[in-house]
Amino acid sequence: MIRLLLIDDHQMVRLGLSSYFSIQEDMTVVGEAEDGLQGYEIAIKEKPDIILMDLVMEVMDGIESTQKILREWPEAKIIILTSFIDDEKVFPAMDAGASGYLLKTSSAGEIAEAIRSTYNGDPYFETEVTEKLIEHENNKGKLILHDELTNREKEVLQLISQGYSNQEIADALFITLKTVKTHVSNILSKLQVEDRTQAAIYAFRHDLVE
Amino acid sequence: MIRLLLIDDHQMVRLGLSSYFSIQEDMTVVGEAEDGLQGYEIAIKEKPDIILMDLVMEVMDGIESTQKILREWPEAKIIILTSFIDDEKVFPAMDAGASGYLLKTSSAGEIAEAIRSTYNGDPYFETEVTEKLIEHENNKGKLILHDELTNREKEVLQLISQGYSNQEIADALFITLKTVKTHVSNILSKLQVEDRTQAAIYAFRHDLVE
DNA sequence: TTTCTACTCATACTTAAGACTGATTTTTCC
DNA sequence: GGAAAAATCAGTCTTAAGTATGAGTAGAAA
Repeated sequence: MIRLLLIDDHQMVRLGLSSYFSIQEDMTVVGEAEDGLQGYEIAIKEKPDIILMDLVMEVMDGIESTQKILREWPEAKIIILTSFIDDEKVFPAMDAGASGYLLKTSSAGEIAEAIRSTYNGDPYFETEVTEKLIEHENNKGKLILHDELTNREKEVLQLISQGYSNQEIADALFITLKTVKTHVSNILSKLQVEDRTQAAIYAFRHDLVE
Repeated sequence: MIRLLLIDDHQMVRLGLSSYFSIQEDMTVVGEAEDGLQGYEIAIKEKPDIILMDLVMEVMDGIESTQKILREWPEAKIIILTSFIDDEKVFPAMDAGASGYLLKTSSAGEIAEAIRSTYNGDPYFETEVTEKLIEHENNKGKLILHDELTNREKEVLQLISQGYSNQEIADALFITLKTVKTHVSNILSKLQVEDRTQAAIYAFRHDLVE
């Protein structure tokens, strides 16, 4: 019997899952939680075989909860069950040590299969997630332009992206205009752009602002 | 007996809802669909009392489906049941003619209440949605700076936001550098910013790019 | 018909931006 | 302790950016 813990802030999803598992002969739900903190507490107490974890939750999100559970109980098998696939979710979840990643658009059968597979020590990932991970791995070697920026240059880029002029930057950082110009030139060169506007656009497109 | 149609691409949510409604004596589920198009077809055929509609779906999303259903059957009562509240979802849904707006974090009881309320001709909206609608109404009068831009100026702003220099804009639009400068000056003045970088930032912050 | 707006182009002027070169000081790292 | 990187400042030079002002044309609206 596979003992399951459901952590999801949508009552309807928990209800759907538990009513589905209730007709599966080899599975039973031993706990439900509506946020990551509650989920963590039940996980430590109940030691379920598999934890189904949502990511977006109040109080404590799924990533943090996953980390917290695994820190205390490293053998835990946690399957992320969430709505969307985006880089900001998938990679942190993987880094946190999740054993699986499923989309909520998955059918009941797929979810059951993922649970059985993970229970038998076989991690289960959505095809799209696998592709993302491979792509991410391929990008590991590639250099990201703005990683080359020094701390000071990053500060200056921030101010450029907020519409500051060179003189305003100089005043804000208590340095001379000349120094700001040097920084700006270096930034443009490192980001391979031609002017401060393109630098600001780069910052926005790469989510470096604020 | 309130006859319900569930339209949601998450099987688990449909399962949760239908298993909850199965224990409600005054409700029954007469149909389920996993995308907006399917939902539309069933809606027209079954004419349910209340339609619970998700927004994010493949094939046809909830907004489009809502419009399509109401165009053909204006008396339909459609309650949006979705994960997030954001302006790009709430207002189009309201414009489409939804009779209610609920969050998936709502409890089963709240959902049932919303259904009964809507069934009795009383639209039901999540508190946060109501607040958004009021705020939106209050902003109706306020002028939005970039609404003042002419079509040509909007084109120029687009190119500025893509990092084009004035000369490049001139070449792209087959006009002289002088004319571009005129446009740029007018844009800066209308957006109340000081230079093209701030204009590009304005465009990014107001989601005008691409 | 006339008025108004959008779009176009031009001249002249001012200045901030950016490139290039070179230099000093501090910090970091081996 | 010494090499390397980061941060600072300066001088010079070129040009793109932006302002101000004026003006012509076409089309829409009144």
